[in-house]
Amino acid sequence: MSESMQGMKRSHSCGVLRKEDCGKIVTLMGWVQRRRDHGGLIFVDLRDRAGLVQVVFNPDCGAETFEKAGSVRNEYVLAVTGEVVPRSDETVNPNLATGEVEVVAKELRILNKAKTPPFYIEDGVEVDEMVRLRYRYLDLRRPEMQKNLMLRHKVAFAMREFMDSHGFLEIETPILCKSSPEGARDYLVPSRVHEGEFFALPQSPQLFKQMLMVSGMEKYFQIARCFRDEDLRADRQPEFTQLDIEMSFVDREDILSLMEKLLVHVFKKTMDIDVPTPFRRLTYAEAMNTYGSDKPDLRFAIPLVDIADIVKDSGFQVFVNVIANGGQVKGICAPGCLKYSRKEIDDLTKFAAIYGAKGLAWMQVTEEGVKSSVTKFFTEEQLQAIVAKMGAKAGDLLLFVADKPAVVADSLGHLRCEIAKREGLIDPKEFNFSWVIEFPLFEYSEEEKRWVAMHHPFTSPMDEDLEYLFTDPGKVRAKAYDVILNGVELGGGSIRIHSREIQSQMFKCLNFTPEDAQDKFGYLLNAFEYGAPPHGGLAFGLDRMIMLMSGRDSIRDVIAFPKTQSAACAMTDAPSDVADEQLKELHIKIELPEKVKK
RNA sequence: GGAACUGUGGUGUAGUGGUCUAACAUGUCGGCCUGUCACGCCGAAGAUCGCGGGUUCGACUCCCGUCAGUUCCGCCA
Repeated sequence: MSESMQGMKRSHSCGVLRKEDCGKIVTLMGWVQRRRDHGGLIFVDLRDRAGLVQVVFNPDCGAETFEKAGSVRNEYVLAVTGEVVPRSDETVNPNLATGEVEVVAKELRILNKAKTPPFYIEDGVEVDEMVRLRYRYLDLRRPEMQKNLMLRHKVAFAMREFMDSHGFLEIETPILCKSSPEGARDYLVPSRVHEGEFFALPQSPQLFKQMLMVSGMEKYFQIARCFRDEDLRADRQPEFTQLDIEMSFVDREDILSLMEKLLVHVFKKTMDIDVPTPFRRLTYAEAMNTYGSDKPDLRFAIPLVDIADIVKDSGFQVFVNVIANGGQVKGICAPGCLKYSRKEIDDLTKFAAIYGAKGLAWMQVTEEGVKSSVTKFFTEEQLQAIVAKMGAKAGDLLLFVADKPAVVADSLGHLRCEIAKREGLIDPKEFNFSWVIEFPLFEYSEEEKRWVAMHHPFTSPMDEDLEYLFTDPGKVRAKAYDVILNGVELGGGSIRIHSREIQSQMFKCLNFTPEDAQDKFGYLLNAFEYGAPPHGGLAFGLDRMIMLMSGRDSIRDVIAFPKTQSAACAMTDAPSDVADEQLKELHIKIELPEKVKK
């Protein structure tokens, strides 16, 4: 039987009690972490959000209370009144923040009983994630999860504080939106009132925030939920949160410097970490050439080195042919990796194959010279030139990929991270920020046989590249920028197009007919005719930021109720069937392909 | 759409063709215990080995399929 808390008032949190509190009569409310029953003496560790404290029951509390204390089990919810007393030297628990005191219980109420939980509530549990997600309310009782959500709150709060103090207004934008082509798949919401029509959940508040600039709000921000119906990853959920920002009358420099200040403020305020500024900047071309990635991890070196000029005349036909066909030959120097066994190199080859590399050539740099299965194809001079150009020394392992530029970048870009991980070259405490700027405006979609916007179709081209918009779209750079933290894309944004003419040209480049453009984005084009100010902005992925700050590998650990990889909720079992009446009202008929019929 | 890994008492694991009538730890339940803090000691209960099919004299074990989870590729303006 559970008891009422009527007449009892919580006076302290369990985790806050210290030596100074000794002598106080306190009333605590929390969960039983563990009970240690010594027969004539019962210890109960009581837990709440603030931490643990040991409560002692001895027979002085009365037979009834003592018996009740013996009946409690893990995760029972208790209210305890008692006196805070110091522990004797030999019974101090140095592992507990409250370890110098304990509470001698006088009164106990069992506010609620609890079934034995499927897993013990403590940090570092190795429990199947499905079990954790099904019982998320228990998983979230664990101190590390509570800490993650507290950090998340603090970060969001610090962001609001900063944005407010810099004159930004937090404005909500609709969740029920117009479905837009381009970009990710939309989550659709049927409209009952508009028969046969659908809303879409926003992939981001992009167009609304631009509208707010036309509205003269000048500085906008929102901690906004975004939805994308795409496949999941450790750092991708179908719904995620971003700090969304837009400002008028600014250029790229204004935005980058303000955003650096924002990040400095957030890291100082929430983690007392001093983030150095200005952040290192790389152009997209530099990032791709040197690190093989548009989100390079700069916590370690290992650059990609082009050796085409050295090997193009060698006897190694694989390299020669790739170069002749417009491909690249690049390598990385894995420091101190001469020790790698044949199997380890095979593993790296398989790793590179994930990203399309058809092979991985390797050379071991020893005191006696270069050793590998391919050295016979090169002259001694060529080998020495390679070693010199790559800055290799005895003990290093050189790894090469020859392929199309995209494959070379992708495979070596990931390989350098893999080597750094294996060799422990990464300081886990480091927060390394950088900007990648001057992204291409377009990329060519082989699938659609047309140019598509790399960022989004509202991104402004760089003024000096405008002339190539129709003659050579691949050459046009955008006023777009990404902020990278430890090799993770933390956020991105751009200066937007604010002229109707250029926006129309942009749609034309993207193969929209004027009618298409008017149908899909007419409201934007119309708005641009009424005095749209120059504007730009950026969005930070809040989930990823908290993930990196808390040192987790998945954003699921910093989201209270995340989805599984199949985009379902293990706790509520959403998504689920709906009643026929609901479908009928919406005029929706379900026709499943044969293989998924239940 | 594709690849890899995983699935065995509540939880985490062991078991790789034959005393497996499924082991160990932890948890759970009962008993004892006044200084523990991963309390200790004694005892007990608890698993159709994810599901379906196949191979075999015999399958937790091998094969095929399927479901679920995780990681990755594609995808994610």
